Amino acid sequence: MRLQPPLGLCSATLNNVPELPEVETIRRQLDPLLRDCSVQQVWAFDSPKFTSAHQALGSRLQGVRRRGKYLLIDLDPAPDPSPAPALAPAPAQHPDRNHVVESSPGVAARELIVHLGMTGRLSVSSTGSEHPSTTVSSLTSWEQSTRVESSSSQRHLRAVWVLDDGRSLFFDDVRRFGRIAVVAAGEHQSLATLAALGPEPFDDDFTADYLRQQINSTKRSVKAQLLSQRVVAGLGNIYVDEALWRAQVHPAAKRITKVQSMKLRRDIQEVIAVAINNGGTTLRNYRDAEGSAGSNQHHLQCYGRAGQDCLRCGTTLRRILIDARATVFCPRCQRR
DNA sequence: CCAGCAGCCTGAAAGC
DNA sequence: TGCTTTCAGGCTGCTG
Repeated sequence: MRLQPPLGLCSATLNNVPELPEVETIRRQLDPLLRDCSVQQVWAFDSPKFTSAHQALGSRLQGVRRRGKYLLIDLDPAPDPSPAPALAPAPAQHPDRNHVVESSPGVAARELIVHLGMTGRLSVSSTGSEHPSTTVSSLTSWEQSTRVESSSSQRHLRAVWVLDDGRSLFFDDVRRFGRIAVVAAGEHQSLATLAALGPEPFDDDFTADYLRQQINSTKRSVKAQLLSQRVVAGLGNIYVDEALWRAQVHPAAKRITKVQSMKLRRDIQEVIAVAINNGGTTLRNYRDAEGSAGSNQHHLQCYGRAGQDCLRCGTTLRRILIDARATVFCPRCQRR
């Protein structure tokens, strides 16, 4: 039997947010499920954060990509001969852009962008499911809000895309921190964080020299920098704490050495790779596209372990606030 | 331009 | 037991 820490020390209220490994897990599951499906009907929760979902109506879903914590679903015009009602003509603006979209005249390639926020979940109903969403007619009642509000499983539904084969893609999000947008392909200005996103952890240009230059070029802490998404894409509170613990860098440090930058880059990559292999981290909310929990929570060495012993030196891990974020670190291993 | 911070939002847990 | 307060967190937009 495993001994539990005193109640006051364990993080009983931890909510984990989908970060890069969780979003990548969902992407891998959704990609083969959605490819080449057309959107026949859309329902969206009445909020500016979600109503853009309607703009995917009539489009065909191509591959599901990921940038940082954002899911990008490529949209092509549906092959159906009748013109899709939601498709806008090619925008006349953006004459400065180099990449002219080579598509059928008058129709620009677009992307359906989904950010899961803190509690967002995407799932696909199986064919022939008795879920009310799988029939187009039932959407009418959803729009009247009666069924959406009636059951707990549908209470936090924010968008539904009904596909041409009878299945549906669902987005539910308890706390409404998620976001849906449809934009012209590659045009991300309306999503500031996405537009300014740094390199992916496994990109060639995410080098130790680049990392050190970025961290050392501002007055902000290394933790705040890594959370900003501008230095490297996809890290959130869990994996920043894990990577800094492994690299033995104090989260409040404002400068790192060359040796630290080499280790930190490598540890960011390892923490992310291990988490992806484990299907992400589930502390409370996170579920993948199949409704399953990840298993990486069993591999966390620092995050959520405040008050417990450091697995490296035995010192009691401390919890502090940095950038208004709960931060766990080892005061002995991670000296400033 | 940059850094810091309030606000968004809800449910669970702690506190009274 | 039941009510109130606190907390978690990614991102946006405002302020100094």
